[in-house]
Amino acid sequence: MLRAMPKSTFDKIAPAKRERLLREAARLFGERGFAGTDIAELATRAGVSKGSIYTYFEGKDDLYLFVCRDGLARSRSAVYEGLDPSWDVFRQIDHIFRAGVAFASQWPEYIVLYINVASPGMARFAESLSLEVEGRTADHLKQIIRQGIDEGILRRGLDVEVSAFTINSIYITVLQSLVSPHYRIRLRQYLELDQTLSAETIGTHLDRIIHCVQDLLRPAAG
Amino acid sequence: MLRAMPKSTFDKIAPAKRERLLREAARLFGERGFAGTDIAELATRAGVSKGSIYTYFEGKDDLYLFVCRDGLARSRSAVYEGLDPSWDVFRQIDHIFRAGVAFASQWPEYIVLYINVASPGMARFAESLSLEVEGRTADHLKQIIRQGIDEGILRRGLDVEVSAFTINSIYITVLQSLVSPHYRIRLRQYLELDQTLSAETIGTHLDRIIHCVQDLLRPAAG
Amino acid sequence: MLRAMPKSTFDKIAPAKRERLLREAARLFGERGFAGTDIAELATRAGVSKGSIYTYFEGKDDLYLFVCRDGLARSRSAVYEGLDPSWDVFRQIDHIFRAGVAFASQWPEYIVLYINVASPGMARFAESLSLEVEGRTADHLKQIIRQGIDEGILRRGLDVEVSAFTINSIYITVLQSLVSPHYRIRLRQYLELDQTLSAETIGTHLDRIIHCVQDLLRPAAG
Amino acid sequence: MLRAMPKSTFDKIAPAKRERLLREAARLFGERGFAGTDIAELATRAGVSKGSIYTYFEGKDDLYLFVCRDGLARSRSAVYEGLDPSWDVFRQIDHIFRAGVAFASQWPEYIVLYINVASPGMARFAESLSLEVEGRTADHLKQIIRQGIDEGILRRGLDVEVSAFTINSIYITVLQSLVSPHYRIRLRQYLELDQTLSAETIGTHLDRIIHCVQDLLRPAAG
DNA sequence: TATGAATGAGATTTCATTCAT
DNA sequence: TATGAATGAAATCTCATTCAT
Repeated sequence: MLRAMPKSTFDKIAPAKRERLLREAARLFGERGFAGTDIAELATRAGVSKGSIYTYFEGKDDLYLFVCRDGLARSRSAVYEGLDPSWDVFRQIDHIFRAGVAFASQWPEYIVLYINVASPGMARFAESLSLEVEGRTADHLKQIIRQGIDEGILRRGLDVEVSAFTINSIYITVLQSLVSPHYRIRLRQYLELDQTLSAETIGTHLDRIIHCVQDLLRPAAG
Repeated sequence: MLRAMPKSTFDKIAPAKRERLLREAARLFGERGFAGTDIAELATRAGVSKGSIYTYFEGKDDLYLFVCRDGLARSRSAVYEGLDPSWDVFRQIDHIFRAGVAFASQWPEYIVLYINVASPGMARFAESLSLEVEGRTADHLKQIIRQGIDEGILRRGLDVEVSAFTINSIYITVLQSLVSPHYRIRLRQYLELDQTLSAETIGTHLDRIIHCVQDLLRPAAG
Repeated sequence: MLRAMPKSTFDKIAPAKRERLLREAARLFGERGFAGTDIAELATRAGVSKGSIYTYFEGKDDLYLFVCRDGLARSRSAVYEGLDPSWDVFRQIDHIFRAGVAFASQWPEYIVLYINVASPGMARFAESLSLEVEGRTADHLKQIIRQGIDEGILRRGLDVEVSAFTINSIYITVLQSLVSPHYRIRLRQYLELDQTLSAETIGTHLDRIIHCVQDLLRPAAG
Repeated sequence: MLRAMPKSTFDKIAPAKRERLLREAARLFGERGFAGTDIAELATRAGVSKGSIYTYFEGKDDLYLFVCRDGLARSRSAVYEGLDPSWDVFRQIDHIFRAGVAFASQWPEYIVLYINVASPGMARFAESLSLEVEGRTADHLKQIIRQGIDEGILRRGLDVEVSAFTINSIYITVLQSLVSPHYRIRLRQYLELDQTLSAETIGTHLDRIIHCVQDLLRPAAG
């Protein structure tokens, strides 16, 4: 049964120990996937015993679900906490992409978990996780687009829902490009980049991508 | 070792047997993921013996790689074979999205394999597969966009590479929405749909999405 | 090491706590067997901490042995305390069977412990427990049979030891029929009973069984 | 799920290998009980790999159930195959006890399994096994008793069902005395025997027990 | 004395792969 | 070439017991 909540024991342990376990779990689940992750190895890496993990969580499923939830909450706050609701659409979108990329660069494991959830064999986690993940982002995007239209800074007649979907699709794909070998190769091929993808390169190309997304919404084409 | 090619014996077996094995393999790898797929079950479903699979392929890795390659080739031809290069950008994009959705509806397992490849733990397959998958699509998209600009039917000053990347991101995300529980939930939340996602509903919404993609490129906003 | 006696601390705790622990232990060991009983679950059910159990007893073995001893003592006093040594054999046997059945109905867990002890894997407890359990009963049965023969109310030439053994075998089997699924099914098949085994049904059939046992000893067949 | 039947694979292996596995399984389950038996150790002792056991049986439950069934069938045929239905009750009972004791001496592990089944924690096996085990014996005993009454060689007015139950209780208890440490101690105490229980001793005492059982049924007390 | 978090040996079961037939 | 029984490494999870608080 998916409890999605650790046992009470987990709340009580030292924060550093807690954090280390969560980080290592996210890293391993990210690197190897759910099925490929070995609880024994996680225990070793996190500096706890196998048994302890089972005092914190009901089982592997429960742990995985918690780590995903935790990671998604971290990514959400990384993006939304620095966001000022009084900004206009363009600035908010700019912020979302930049904060997202910054988060993905610093904590790639959590973005990888997002890909994981969409993976086959993860169907049993999908319902539980997806609703809470996507709901807020979808609502926020649609809201700022509507506001932009009302303010006259966005194209009249814009399809709000589809535009939000589109922007988020690009957002997701960009973040995945930073953490998944497959998406990285894909990005390189589209943008005709050489092997390495340095921080500066990313910055430059991110400007282009954000610009393109904003053009999507602008009333008159540049 | 990734041979990426079946042993010669696989070429010699009856085409129906070959096809059945590939279909069932794609289905199982799709449903359960690479790690979750059991060769014994595949053998049973495909009506061959476990031993035979090992006479056709070097091992599970080799089989998986072949099935992915095969699936990606199928998806490519499903989309590009009916495409007339003399069509303008808009019609070509319209065709790509519709043919892609049609293919995903009929052979969802192959789209799922695409998600699989981007998954963590699949890194060792990524390099080998990604280059050939994405290369052609990227080149074709960039080419038609450039042509559209030259013909004056697309916005002047369009960022060709980024636009191609963007369109493909939307394309991928739409197809994933048809086959992955997570992406399906996400689509429902963005488009504010109820539970079911019937063929007709998809048709309607696909129109909106294609429209949005085309607007992205159009010189003057609708 | 089998100490067979709890640590001194166990004597000092509140009688209600003591009793509750013993009852729950008997119940669990009965339901699940020695190997199947989880000390953590016992602790929870008995309202004490796991640690406490280890301050009362040396370990699981020690606890088990004590619980068995305690249960066997309870069953012995339930049967023998109400027994008047001045009664004749027939009345004493009648009393033993009825008191035994009454005890088994009220405290089935203790009878189950008896079956447990005879079980394989319990060999290391057998010697220690069996001697004290069976010794007294055997001696008492043999004594009343001898007395009955002397008084001329039992068959002359009766094989005293074997008769005692026989009677006790029937006694044990009857009690087991009340508490073990297997023996219950067996009883139903011999007595041609339907599913349920109500208190009244048992009463009726108990009369028949006691009668049969007494006939075994009687000088002239009915 | 309790299949109670081995996978088809098990039927096909070499009889000697089959027999060795069944013998060792009965022995181990007997010595240690169900929970105490380690599949890995069984595999080693039986000279097969752990994996093979799982190709023969669904799991430990399935194996246990099969071994019990097999053992019960062996014990039944050991007793009933040499029995001539034209014999009178006394001779048939004599045969049953002697054949039972002979079987228990040669194949103690199978009698131990019988005790096992009655053990707590084995409830899930009880229904499935008990019916088939006890049904036949019960019917046969009742039938020969009825016949004896009709022939006038048994007491008129005998309680057929209870007598059959009684005789079987004694039978079971005698066999258990040969294989279970607890029942062995009990037997020694009732019959006032010293430590060892040699074949001859058993023979002598078996005579006494059979005699006692027969007296139970006889029309006039000896 | 009481607690319950921590431990890790050990149990069951799975499954990719081999190989004799 | 085809088969499927055999293998054993490896993975998840349990649980008696310890020990710091």
